[in-house]
Amino acid sequence: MQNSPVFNYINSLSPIKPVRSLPIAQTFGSLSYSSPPSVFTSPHVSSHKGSRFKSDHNHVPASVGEDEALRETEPPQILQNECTTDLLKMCDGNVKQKSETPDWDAMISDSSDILILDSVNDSEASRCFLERPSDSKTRSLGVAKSTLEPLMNIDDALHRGVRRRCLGFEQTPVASSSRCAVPSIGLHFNTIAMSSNDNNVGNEYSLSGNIKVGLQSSITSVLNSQDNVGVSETGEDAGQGVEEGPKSLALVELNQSSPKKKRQFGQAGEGESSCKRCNCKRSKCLKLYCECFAAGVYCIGPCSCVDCFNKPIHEDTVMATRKQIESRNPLAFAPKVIGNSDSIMEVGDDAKSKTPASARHKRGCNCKKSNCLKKYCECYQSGVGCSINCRCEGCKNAFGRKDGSSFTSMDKENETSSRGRTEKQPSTPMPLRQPLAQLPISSNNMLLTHQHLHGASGSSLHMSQSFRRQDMSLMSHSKIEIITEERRADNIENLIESPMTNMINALSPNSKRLSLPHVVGSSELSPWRRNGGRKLLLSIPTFPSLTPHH
DNA sequence: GAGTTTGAAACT
DNA sequence: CAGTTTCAAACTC
Repeated sequence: MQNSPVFNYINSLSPIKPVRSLPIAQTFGSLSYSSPPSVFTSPHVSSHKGSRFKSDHNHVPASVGEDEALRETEPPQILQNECTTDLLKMCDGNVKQKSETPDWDAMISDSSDILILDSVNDSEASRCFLERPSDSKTRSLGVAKSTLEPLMNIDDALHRGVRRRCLGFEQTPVASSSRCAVPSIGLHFNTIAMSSNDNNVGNEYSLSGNIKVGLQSSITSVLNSQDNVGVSETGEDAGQGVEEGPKSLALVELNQSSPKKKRQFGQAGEGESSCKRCNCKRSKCLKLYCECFAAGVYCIGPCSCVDCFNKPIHEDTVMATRKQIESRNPLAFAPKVIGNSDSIMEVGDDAKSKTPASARHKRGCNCKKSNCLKKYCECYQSGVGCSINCRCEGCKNAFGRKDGSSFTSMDKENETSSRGRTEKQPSTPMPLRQPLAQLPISSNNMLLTHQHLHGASGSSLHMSQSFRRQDMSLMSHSKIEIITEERRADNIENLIESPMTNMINALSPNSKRLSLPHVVGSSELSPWRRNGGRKLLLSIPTFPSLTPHH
């Protein structure tokens, strides 16, 4: 099967390509978003790079290297008759493009990483899964089908389509996750915030919150893509060539590329601050100073930056810069906040009720004067408490103090209104949370990560993975249930993520990691997050397919 | 809107 | 690794 022409085509169609080709794509993710991934590199990821894509890395005779890679990963199922037709149509053009792309491999790997990272945001994964229009386009019908399927058979669906989609688009947002959206929390948040139309990250990730939504949208998009040109039309505005094909791609691109979208994105961002527009004057938006760049998204209309290079037009430059930065600090583009996705989401809403229990800033802050009570503080900005990783002075972080003192004014303040005193504080006292997050996440985490990355990067499992696995294992057993009981999950997660656990996992390579080779794939879904149930659902299935080898 | 403050990022 | 500089966001007025 794998050898079949169809298969090749399909592979060649990978979402990334389209994105890439499209100038418009806003998120780096699509482009490269390697960073986050790398950071969290799940074993999975590494494995990808290491084993799978590595070979291809530099040039990818796209079809060849990639195809193979894909084949490995992708289940034959993916090939769907439906898809084929469209694919074939598209193939000609796409394939060629693909081959052209220089960093294709990198991108792929990156994207994969992203996915992994995504773990950070399960939602993302889910989004990818659900939304990724481009992909859909590629496989149009097939995709549609897959999209729909998830509803019924998530696992299946995931295996099939998800992977690619994610690869192509996600970034991350991560990556950046973080920033764009809400400063705080990350992708999820972004998603939410931008859900509607933001471009940058927004569209792509927008699925976020509800699976339902996501599915619908995805479905819708698919449908539209097929049926309605109208929708996509916009996408096309770009006037790209891809266009023709199915519109689904267009959709994706649309969002990203079309100026319109951008604007929308901007709008959303503005109001909410969800996605930010930067105001860089001297960094050319090619440094982490730039929020957009840091978040893995291209600068768009709303940005007030000067001499901005963070645009699709300068994709190469952006990528190169990213690589450079990553080489310096593999975690540079990783989500700044690790831990509970939920928390993120919730922050916006009633965050309080659902506190990000374990969420913590990756590196911790270093505040001297703000007492961690202002947005200068990344922890505070992210809506998470300070942890032992922080070197802040006079910490009074409302979300949780470094010293572990429980909680926070913020909670109090906010809570007062919303929750009422109940759960949060008592239920999830900061002290507990902190430790959880701390160990694995930050400094330690980093160290581990690096080791893995650099050292055994290839296949070694990372902490993140460990987490995922854990989560996965739990989840895998009862996805639905989990979904249903998000919060419960929270508790569970706490347990799971408990420092002890994490440490163990992280430290003892042997233990679990080993067992889950494939899990890895699945695990990718949601590494650390305990997300809300739904996300988990989606996500879980979503990434499994990624697993390259096994 | 201009100026100041702040702390992360980058540089040495 | 520590100290310094640069940068842009956050904040203040």
